Amino acid sequence: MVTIKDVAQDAGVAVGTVSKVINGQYVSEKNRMKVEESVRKLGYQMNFYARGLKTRNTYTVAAIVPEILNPFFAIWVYHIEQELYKNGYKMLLCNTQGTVEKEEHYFRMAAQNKVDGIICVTYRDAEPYVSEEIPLVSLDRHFEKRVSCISSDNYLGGELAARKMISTGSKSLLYLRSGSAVSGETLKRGSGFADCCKANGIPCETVDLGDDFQIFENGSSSIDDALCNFLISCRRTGRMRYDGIYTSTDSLAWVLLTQMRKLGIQVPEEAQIIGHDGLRMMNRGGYMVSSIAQPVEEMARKSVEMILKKIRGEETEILTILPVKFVDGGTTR
Amino acid sequence: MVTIKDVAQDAGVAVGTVSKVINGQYVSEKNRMKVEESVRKLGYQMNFYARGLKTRNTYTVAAIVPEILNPFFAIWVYHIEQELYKNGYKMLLCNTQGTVEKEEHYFRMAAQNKVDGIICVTYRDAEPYVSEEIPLVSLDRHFEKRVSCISSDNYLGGELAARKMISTGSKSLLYLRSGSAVSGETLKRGSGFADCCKANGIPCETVDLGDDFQIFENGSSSIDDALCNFLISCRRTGRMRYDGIYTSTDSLAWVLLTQMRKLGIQVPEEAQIIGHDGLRMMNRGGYMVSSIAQPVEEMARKSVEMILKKIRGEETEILTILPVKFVDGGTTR
DNA sequence: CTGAAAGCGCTTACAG
DNA sequence: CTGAAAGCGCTTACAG
Repeated sequence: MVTIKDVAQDAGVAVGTVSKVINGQYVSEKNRMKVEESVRKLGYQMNFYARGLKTRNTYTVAAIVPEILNPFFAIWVYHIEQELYKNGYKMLLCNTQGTVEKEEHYFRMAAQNKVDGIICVTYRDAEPYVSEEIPLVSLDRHFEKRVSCISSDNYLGGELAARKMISTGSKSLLYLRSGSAVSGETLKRGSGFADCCKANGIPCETVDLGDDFQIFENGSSSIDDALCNFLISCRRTGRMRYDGIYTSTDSLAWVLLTQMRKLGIQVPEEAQIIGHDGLRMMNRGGYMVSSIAQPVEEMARKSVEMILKKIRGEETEILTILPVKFVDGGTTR
Repeated sequence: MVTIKDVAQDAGVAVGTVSKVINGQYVSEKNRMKVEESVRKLGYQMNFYARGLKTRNTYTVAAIVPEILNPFFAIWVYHIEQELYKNGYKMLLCNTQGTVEKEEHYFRMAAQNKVDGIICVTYRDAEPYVSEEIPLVSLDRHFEKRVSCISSDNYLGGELAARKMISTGSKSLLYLRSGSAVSGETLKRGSGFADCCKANGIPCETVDLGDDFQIFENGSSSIDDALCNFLISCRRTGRMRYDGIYTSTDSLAWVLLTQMRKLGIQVPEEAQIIGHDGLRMMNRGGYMVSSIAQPVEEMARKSVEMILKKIRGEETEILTILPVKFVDGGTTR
């Protein structure tokens, strides 16, 4: 392996001079040329770990998500990686599976400068091990400390969903949610929805299915059954009690749609469904369900921009909210 | 930051002794206890970059996939990460998007010991920059050099697909493929299918749609149109020319199914579809299409087992083939 | 502007 | 078994 020392010797300069050339600091034109020539000739490439030992910079950012199998997070991670790569950074991927253990592990790594920063999606209470010193950007989740949060306009999303269903004739609405209650920003989806219903004099209820990590575990989950039983109880009077359902995520909307079809409930005739996220199968073609789409790519770009600023020690906004829009996926009228 | 030096001082031993304890080498019981106590007390954690500088070990493996948005690769990466984590390794994720540039970049990193090994899925000709010295495990793709390849029984998969369609009455079969022609192992899917058809005296054609990277790009792609036109031409005589179609991947099967539904072709009545991979929406519930399922988790486990062996310098098998099975996703009779 | 030297936090022969 | 010391490949004050 060729080191800075070999280059220095070949170019007839000191190692410090080589280092300066590599890092773009000022050296005389003559020496710069000599060094660059030697670098090329010897095929020198920096050893990042040696540099990291001195500078405490690893050019690596950890992306922590609950679950890469969830298409929303997959797309999110995809864009994060692309953006980081453009900026010369690598991405360490971590699936927490909703457990604290792995999350803590990565936060510790960051604290020890094993990674330069963290971009995370955490739906649990990570407050205890988040420190002000670690560059950290969070998706959808506020912290008490000065952690930047990237989110989309969840309140407006809920409103858009309600407006759409009301304008297409729904008279009895439901907000169906699942997932952790510490979801921060995403809780506003329900508020926007409920507020809009109230403003329009349309009855609206909320049902919470609880934590949904098991959804992505091994095939069947209790949520399917819970949902099925719930739907049956909704039809006890002969017809669906709700003719418009807004779900907290597209994943949930998809499970709902599957169960409704199984029970023979016509969508969107008997009941409309609007999800949230704007997922498309394989990220192409039409939307899986009618939905409130988040600008994932833009959110990822912003997240990376933020984390790089933080790594450089610059000031950053605490909260960035990007716009959402309604998209038709065939489950609305 | 607490270093090995602080621990040594606290425990009243030399740094070398601390190093030995940390690395599980033999030291006297008394000293071991003292060191372990100090480590706990001071909350010492190893600096991997300092160690890496000496040992050239980073405890990081790069996972290179063409496209994380493709659910098959997402699940693959998911299991790879889980397995690596269990073994104390981190995973660097790289999306190549089918371009050589990023792939080369990561291979160079490996060559310089920036990562300990690489687990890759490459559908292009990576031969030039693959070297024997880099621990490398490949999915589905043979190399001339001694690179371990993990695959599933693709030939049998093709056979199973043909057998299923023939046994349920299909009389005119088609193998529809897309993707790179250097896909190595996966080419056998077509052979197994064709051979089985021939053995049963059933006519079978093959249509190649070419590279499919653009499928996952931004929504619509030329493959949709190509497929649509193709299907229209297949029905020119009034009825479908093929009553059974086996596709090289589930992704392709899904696009096919979507187009067939759009054209009003009844599946599975008018034509059956069998894909390959065994994908389930969000990795749960039923299969997206009837398919030849690969044991992804097992394949990932095996890949990680292999790469760790290679990193330790042990000998490994060149080719590992895991079993496949037919799964019903409603697109077969 | 440039060179020589110290030091980042480890591991590893080498004596003792 | 243990300690002292060299060295991994860099960066960075510090002299000159």
